[in-house]
Amino acid sequence: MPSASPTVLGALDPTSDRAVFRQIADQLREAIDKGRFKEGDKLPSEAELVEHYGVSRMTVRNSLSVLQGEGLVVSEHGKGVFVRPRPPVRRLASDRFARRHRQQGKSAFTVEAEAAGSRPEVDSLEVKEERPTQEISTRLGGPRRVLARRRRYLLDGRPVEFAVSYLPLDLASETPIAEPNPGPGGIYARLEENGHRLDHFDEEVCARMPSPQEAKTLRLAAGVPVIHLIRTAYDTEGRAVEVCDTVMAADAYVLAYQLPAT
Amino acid sequence: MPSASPTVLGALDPTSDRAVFRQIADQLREAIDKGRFKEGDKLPSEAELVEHYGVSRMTVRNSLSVLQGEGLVVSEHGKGVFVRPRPPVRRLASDRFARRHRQQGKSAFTVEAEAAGSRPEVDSLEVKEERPTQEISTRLGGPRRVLARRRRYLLDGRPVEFAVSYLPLDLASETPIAEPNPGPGGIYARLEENGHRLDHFDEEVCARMPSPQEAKTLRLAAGVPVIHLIRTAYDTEGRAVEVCDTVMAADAYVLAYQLPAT
DNA sequence: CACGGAAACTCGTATAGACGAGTAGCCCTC
DNA sequence: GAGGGCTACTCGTCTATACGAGTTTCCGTG
Repeated sequence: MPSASPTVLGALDPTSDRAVFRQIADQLREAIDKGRFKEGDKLPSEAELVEHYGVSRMTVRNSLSVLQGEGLVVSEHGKGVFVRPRPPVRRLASDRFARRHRQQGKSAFTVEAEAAGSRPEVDSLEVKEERPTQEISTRLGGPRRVLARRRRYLLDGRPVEFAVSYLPLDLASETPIAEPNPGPGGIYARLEENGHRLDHFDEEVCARMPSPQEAKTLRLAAGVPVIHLIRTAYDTEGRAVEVCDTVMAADAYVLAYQLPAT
Repeated sequence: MPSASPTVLGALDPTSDRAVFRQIADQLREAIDKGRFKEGDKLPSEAELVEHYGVSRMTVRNSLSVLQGEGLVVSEHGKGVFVRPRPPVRRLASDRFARRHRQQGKSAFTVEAEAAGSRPEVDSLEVKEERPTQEISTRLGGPRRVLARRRRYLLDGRPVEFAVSYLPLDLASETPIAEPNPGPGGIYARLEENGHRLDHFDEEVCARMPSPQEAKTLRLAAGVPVIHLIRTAYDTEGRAVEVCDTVMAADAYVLAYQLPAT
């Protein structure tokens, strides 16, 4: 038997100039906000909403697409429409690249994820020489070719981040940096071993909606933006030694920074 | 006479299993990406696309709503659908709260905007005592009442940011901080004058889609996320003296930070 | 020439119907 | 009891139509 009439929902106001599909979206949104539908709960089916409000199915679908665009719900073909579960958030601390955090065998991502009780994975690892975009080249001081290290990070099977590191060839070629696994401490440890002591990192953060390609790679639900982070690493001589271009599922991250007051 | 047939667009592949509305969205997206439609350009009207592809209007609208959700286009009632103009971006530097940047009369926002050739405004200014949310209270060390300073920032008439500062009453009451205009250098200058020398700021950054209220306040187009930034200011004794909760139009900002390598 | 208004064009909202495809549960068969 | 298939339910895609409302254009009137 189908579930009972959605009693948590009210009636439409025919005198309002607010469009019917917006009124329906408002009521569903309010019910979600007030916890009458909780994370992962199934919303009334389209057919039930059609019945309850006495409107056509396209109107109901329009309402639901509003909520999808807001990132409140996700729909699953053949199953229903569900309140979007909020995954555990990964917090990136401002000291995450401090030397003391460089691990002996595992990557920082792996260690941190396991400490948080998640199952970390890295896939799509690809290391190759290529011609950089104008922007990457400029940030690195103008090289015409660079080493690019691409990889995707997953937590508990869910992709959360896709990153590409670019390094000048003279720092990376014929070193472990050009290998898929650069060894303990990662590429920053290798750079320092080779005489490029790191001084600081610049990060630029912006947020936007994903391209279809990014949405696919990160398996993003509708209404989930990405955080685009571009980090440049500088050595003590002021040379840019690495640029890392990262696209993160925005619902999986909080970035933390510390700013000086001086 | 209506504009000519949209020759920049191709034909549908009836053998593809990709939905028709996705194929149309793909072609429009590609045309935009390749610059055949530039920022602010008007796309072919729905009627023209119906004509060109030989599909129903709802299918065309479905395609356009995909592109809206990606933030690529905006539609204007009675005018058409346009490639979304990318506004000038405001870059927030990591030293933006350094003492040397505190201005003598105007606010940091005003000075910086004028330097960039924009016309800055601040409105919706509201200062009042209130009971903080659990989260704000915790960050401030547990006060039961706080002073809240709300304001909205605009550049060239466009709202870009809405911010609320919360301060413990014992630091703010009966000082210029409780006035709409706290005077030169802003509330940080006043706090330091009153013996609370600032030591550092913690910032937490996340991104998400706006609530309908936020979309309205910031006049956000569909497909534009917000950056949610929570900053806590600490004095040299380690006390949290202010929490600033800021929601920014993501397409108007790039945040820049500097991280130590040590 | 200036103004007003009609016409044509734009997107917004809503209806009714049809078929397809993914999922889950039930029942019947073996 | 296990397996397979049917059925009911879910959302996905698409058509055709109608009217409303905001914008632009242009023309005719004064």
